[in-house]
Amino acid sequence: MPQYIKDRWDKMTPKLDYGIVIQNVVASINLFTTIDLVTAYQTLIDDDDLFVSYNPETFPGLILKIKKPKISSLVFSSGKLVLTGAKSTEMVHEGVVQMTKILRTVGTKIDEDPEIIVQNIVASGHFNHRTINLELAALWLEHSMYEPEQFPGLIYRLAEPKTVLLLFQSGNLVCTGAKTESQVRQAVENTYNTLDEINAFDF
Amino acid sequence: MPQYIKDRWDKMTPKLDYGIVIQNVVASINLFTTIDLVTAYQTLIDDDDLFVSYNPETFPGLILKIKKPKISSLVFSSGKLVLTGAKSTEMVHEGVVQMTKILRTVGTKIDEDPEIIVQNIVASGHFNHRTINLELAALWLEHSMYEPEQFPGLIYRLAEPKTVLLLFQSGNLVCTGAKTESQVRQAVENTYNTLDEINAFDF
DNA sequence: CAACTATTTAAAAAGCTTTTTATCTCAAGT
DNA sequence: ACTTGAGATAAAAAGCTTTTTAAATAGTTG
Repeated sequence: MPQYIKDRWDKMTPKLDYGIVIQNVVASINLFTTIDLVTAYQTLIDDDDLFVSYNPETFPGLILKIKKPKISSLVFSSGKLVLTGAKSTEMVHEGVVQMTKILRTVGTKIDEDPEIIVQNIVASGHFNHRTINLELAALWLEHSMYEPEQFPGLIYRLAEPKTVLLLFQSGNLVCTGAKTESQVRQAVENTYNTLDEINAFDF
Repeated sequence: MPQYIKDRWDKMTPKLDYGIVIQNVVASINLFTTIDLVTAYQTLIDDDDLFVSYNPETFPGLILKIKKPKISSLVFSSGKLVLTGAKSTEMVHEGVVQMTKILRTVGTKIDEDPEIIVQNIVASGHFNHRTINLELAALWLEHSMYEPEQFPGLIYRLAEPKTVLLLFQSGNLVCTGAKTESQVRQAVENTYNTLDEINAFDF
């Protein structure tokens, strides 16, 4: 499509302006090995650069937090981990490298390349700072829940992409459940268009 | 009936294959005496081979557990007991012998032969590992209850023999309420035939 | 006269435990 | 007044608990 047609199209259907900031990326990792959590705990507990917690009677995973990059992880004896707190997929990979180094120091044998799967992306954002009439939105949005006395945000379950958005009167939002940044953008755009269609914006 | 006719019969009506393992036999016992539970508790509490518990304000029976055979019993001041955890009727009898010995050491006079009545047999089993369509089974089985969100098994109340079976999608089952091993077999066979008739098996 | 107290046992699904993160409202405690 | 925490959302990991069924026993409570 030639550029002049694209420009004309954009003029006819101006893009809805919005903002998105990825706040948390959760990933599951498989190191294809087994880990002695008791030894790991005893060895790492004295390291001031780390936070380590292990209470198998309440939770089977060992909690390990590192500072660079600032990431938390749940380490399981099966060799699988869960990383949380990353601000990007790239940061998840850096985190895996660091966690792997630490686990090797406690005697864990890691030969294969770790399998990394992003399981959830949480993002905050806004619809160009336009405030929302949540009562009206709750009335017209399918699969929405709005109980302000329980929680101030409207809970909106989007089918495609399969995500959940928390919409606030201020026009701010939280999107969770996405597996890629693209899905986050699509979720916010779809929701923005729908809110516009049902005239849920105050202006 | 001559063997050749038996063989021919078996060929015409091949036995449905299934498995049964008795997991728990519950029996009530009457020692025809009275038992001082406070004395029994104080005397037996120091024996490391036994587990003893007695809280009359919450339950009137004294709880006594032995290791050989591994059986638990509820002992009442009336001289009656309830044995649970046995894997066979024979094991119940061994349990009564051991329990009797222990109760004599705490001053209980036992002259008559104990009356032993098997009250319930619990068994696990399978229908030759054939998986079941529980939705279909629930539709056609009389006296059946199936609420997967509450419990994954279908509850089937058999009239003859009067038992209750828990049927699972995997083809595994639990039979309870029977008073003899024969009743367990009959219950499983009857249920197997019925499930076959209503085509509840996936293959 | 039920229903609860307590004991045992299998099945399997679902729910809880923990971690992270933004958002906003209301409550309690400093 | 001011801060903190809980309320709701998603996702993974793995271990535990709850759910259901039957039966006897014998106290208490509704």
